[in-house]
Amino acid sequence: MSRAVRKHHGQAENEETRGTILRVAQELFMEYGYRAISTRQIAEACGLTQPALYHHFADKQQLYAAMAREELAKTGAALERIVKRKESTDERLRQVARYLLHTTRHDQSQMLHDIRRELDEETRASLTQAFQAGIVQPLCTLFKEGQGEGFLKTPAQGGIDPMTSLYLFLSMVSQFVSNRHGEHFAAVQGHEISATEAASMIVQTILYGLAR
Amino acid sequence: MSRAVRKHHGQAENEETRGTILRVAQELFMEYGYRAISTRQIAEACGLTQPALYHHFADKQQLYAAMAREELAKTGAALERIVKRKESTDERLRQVARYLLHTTRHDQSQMLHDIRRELDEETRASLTQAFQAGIVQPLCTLFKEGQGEGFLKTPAQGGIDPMTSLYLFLSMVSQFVSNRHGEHFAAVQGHEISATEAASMIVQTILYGLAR
DNA sequence: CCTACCGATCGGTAGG
DNA sequence: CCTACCGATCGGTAGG
Repeated sequence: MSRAVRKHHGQAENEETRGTILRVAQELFMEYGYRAISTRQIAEACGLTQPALYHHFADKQQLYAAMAREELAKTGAALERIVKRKESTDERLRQVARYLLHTTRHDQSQMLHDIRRELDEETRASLTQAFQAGIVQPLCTLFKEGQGEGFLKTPAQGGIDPMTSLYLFLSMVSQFVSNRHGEHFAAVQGHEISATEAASMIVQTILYGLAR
Repeated sequence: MSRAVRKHHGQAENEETRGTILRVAQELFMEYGYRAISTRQIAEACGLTQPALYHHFADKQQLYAAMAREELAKTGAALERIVKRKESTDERLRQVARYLLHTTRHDQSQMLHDIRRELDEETRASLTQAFQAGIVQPLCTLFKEGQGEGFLKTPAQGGIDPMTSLYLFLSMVSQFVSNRHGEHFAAVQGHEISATEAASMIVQTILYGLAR
């Protein structure tokens, strides 16, 4: 019985350490990128030695992949929740933008860069699929619905296809994220705005444009 | 005389080698980023040994900085030429987008990432200024003119300030660049479009939006 | 989960 | 412009 308790306790600690590593890896990898962060930096921030990481993950790439999958799943769940709501397309777009702006302390485009350029074929394929499922699919649904309702222009009406629309939308969001200072975003020089205001600017611009 | 000729010859060769290094560094750094490219890779692609680079540039960072300055000056000259033309704002915007799409084989955002995260304070400040002068200033003029003419909405009219406008515009261009395959750009799945078509899509979207 | 250590590669220097 | 080499750091392994 004492053995069983101790064993159970050991497993819980194991799980906890694994969770700590993932959390720390997420903060560092997302902020600085795959290549810029060493396994020793991650270990130190966890209060571990570097070889201890290899008890929990096969190698650096697998650690990155596990972190990215968790992150994408979390974002994906949130986006699906928003997209399912019974509100207007532009309101849901604003909510998506606001969510991405103040939860992802990282840049979406940094993760895409790492997936495309730093990982081997197999891991890349797996994470590309997770990105499609978590981010692209919910947003694609939203833009398709908008076109179906007649709120957004279809390509035949001089608009653009849902897939390209969503990537342009994401790139605008990333632009604000990479110019963020703390909790606020740079707008005009010297003037800072909140995530909610930034989300409104992005959605206003992509929906109605800059022209009069 | 023979000495003078030889000396002159030697200097010319020196300049040529320096030019080769800059050209090779531009292709590699712009495609893969500062950190991903080693000084040995650059030297090898030039047909040199790695220590030979240090005859032409003080260190890796200075090599990157020289390359980036040249690149920004070239882009800046082109953008200024376009902005000065006596054509409509939207036509000039299209020309700017087309120029950026098919001359820069790299991502503008990759250079910004390197400037912000891989270089020390002094180099970063210098290149940030070069970026402002070469890219931001000409585009800011264009957007300001558009607002002055009444073609673009001013912030008071529900539009956004020229500086934010230009960054959003650049992020849309970068989005297409990072999804480029060879000479063409991904649009709808399986359908590829030219730089000219991509430029039109970007400008159409940022000016008039996706809504009907 | 640790100590100790590996081979590879990095940016950069010495000396000619 | 080369050969030879430096110290630092990388991802990862051995062995307990």
